[in-house]
Amino acid sequence: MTLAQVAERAGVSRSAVSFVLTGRTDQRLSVETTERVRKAAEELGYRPNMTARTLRTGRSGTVALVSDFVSSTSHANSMVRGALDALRERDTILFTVDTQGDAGQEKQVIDSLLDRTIDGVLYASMFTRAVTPPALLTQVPFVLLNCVPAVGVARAVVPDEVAAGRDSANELLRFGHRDHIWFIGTLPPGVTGGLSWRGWAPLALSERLEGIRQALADVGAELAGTQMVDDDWTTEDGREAVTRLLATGAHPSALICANDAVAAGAYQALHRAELRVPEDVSVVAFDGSPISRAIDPPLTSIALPQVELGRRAVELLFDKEAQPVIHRIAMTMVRGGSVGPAR
Amino acid sequence: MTLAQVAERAGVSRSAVSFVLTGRTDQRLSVETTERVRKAAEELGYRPNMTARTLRTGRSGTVALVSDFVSSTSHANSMVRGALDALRERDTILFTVDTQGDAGQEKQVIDSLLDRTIDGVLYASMFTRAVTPPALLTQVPFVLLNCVPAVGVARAVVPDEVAAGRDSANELLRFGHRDHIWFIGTLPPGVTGGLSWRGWAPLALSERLEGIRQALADVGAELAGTQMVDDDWTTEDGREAVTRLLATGAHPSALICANDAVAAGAYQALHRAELRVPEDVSVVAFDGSPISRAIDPPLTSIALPQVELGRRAVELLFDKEAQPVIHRIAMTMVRGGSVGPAR
DNA sequence: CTGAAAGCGCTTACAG
DNA sequence: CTGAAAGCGCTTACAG
Repeated sequence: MTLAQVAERAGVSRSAVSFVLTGRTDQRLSVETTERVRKAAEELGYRPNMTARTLRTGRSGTVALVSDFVSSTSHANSMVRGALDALRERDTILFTVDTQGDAGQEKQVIDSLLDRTIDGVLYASMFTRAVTPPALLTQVPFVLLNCVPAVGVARAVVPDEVAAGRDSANELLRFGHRDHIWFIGTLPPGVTGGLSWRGWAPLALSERLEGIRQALADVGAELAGTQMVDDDWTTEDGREAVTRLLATGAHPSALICANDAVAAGAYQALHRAELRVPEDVSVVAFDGSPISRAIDPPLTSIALPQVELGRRAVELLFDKEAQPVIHRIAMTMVRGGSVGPAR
Repeated sequence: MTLAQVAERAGVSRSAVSFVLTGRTDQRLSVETTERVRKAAEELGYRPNMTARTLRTGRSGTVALVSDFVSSTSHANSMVRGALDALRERDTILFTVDTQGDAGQEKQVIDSLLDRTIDGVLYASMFTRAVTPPALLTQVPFVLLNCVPAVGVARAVVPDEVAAGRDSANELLRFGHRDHIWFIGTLPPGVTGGLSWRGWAPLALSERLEGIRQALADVGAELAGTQMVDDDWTTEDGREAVTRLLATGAHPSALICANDAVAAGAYQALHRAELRVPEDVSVVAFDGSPISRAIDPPLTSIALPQVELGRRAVELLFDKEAQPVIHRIAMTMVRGGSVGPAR
């Protein structure tokens, strides 16, 4: 079913059909002709061949999401959901590729995408960090999703981690906690990103800590201390870190955990020490993952705005006026039962 | 950078370049010519335009994953990971679209994909169920991923849920449980799929139950009973179901939960009734999601083979000889500390 | 062994 | 207002 067949059926030239179907009005086709073309196209169930159109116009109605692990790991991939929603409104479809953080794979994948005439790229990271986008990317419009440029400027969308840090501390302050608040989940000196992603310094960590310190400083307080984890912010990490903390004789009134999995581990360590949440120790964390709903009591967690990140990134990609600046999306606190009054 | 430029630089015809670059040997080009073309292509950094090639050959090196929620929800999307791995080996890239289970969106999306000359489709479901693939799909090779055809036959890959059911029961039998094993997570009569997906009868439920019953029957036993949930196999569902069960005066020695989230809720209900896992009650579940690691003790859970499902689906898609049959992939038990000896 | 030519299905200046 | 023609970048029978 080609445009030529539609033209034949309508008794007009191929040009005329093309003009009608692409909505060009500068040719002032007669209403009657326009109608005849429309009718013929519909009767034949004609759909334009996008490959041919792309070859001719250089536009494909196709965007790619290039990420480290986003589409293959849990949770983070709600970004894909937001992106797909926004793309559907623009009649555009999405290539998805994960590079596992491997530069060689990344180059190969981007080459392969460029060969296919894509209209733009969302360059995404599983967690918030600074990245150096590959040089190839400059051949096409792109937006950084959940990451910021390590050097220079670029259009980027990230969660507002500093504000989230402030919110976490303010929630505890509101319940009367103040001088015995610990942060669980800093990284060992020289390690910036856990076992699986050494060197990928998560902005989430530094910015959340900064926000926490800001909020505490506002009331003349400071963190009682921070507790390191060895690994990747897992449940085991959280359990070990809090076990170690309690072994030092510390008496935390509240814990701010780097993420939900660490908080789940904190629950376990507290439980083993016969400390109750929230009666003895309050806990807040970040992520808003399914884990926050699966532990008892449900965790007060500041949720990553995954869907909104994906959506905004697409909007920026299509916005011709968009400046190369970093957009920060608010994180929302989802309250559970893990925060109670300070003793 | 086009093929014509390579031809000019090498001093040969465009045909010759095409033959060399596509690896056609039936033309018996001289070694010297072949070499000259290779060198010219490399020096110019030539990469073929896939759009032009697709227009000419009708093949695009592109596959689409069409699903309800797979790429936008947690956990299930590890299927994407498996698919991407297998596709990379075949130099093929992946379109991802989620239809939210809406037939209108699905039709629109498949039309849009067909317009782009895709080589095949993976038609996927978030959870294992029977589907009626849209008629449009027959225009292109396809494989059902995590679902089976409601009528007729098709190439399909699903987890071996019956075997998983048997494994769950056998694990409990091994620890001496027998006559007080309950299943948590059946659906109310007439409801087949929870609030969000009414009517999407999950095969997971019926097949896991069947496996459980088989294994128990093998030793002359049967389930003590089943407990319904109202909703979508959430933590709240599990908590309520087990609370209700205990209120009846039942004394389960072990629970088999429909999934990890339900098990997390079961833990909570048991804990509130001052019953310990596994000393008082053993628990096993299905999924192998991050939740199974976040609860205490870690849950013995039979993991969905997500990555393997995705990988196998791609292999079937590219296998010209593949018959329209259902392939079942083994689920693997990941042992936690939630199963102990029967009292 | 090589090269000129047709054609995949479109869009778009350009001439009428 | 309309139509013939060129061309996007390839592949591939076909003639030499």
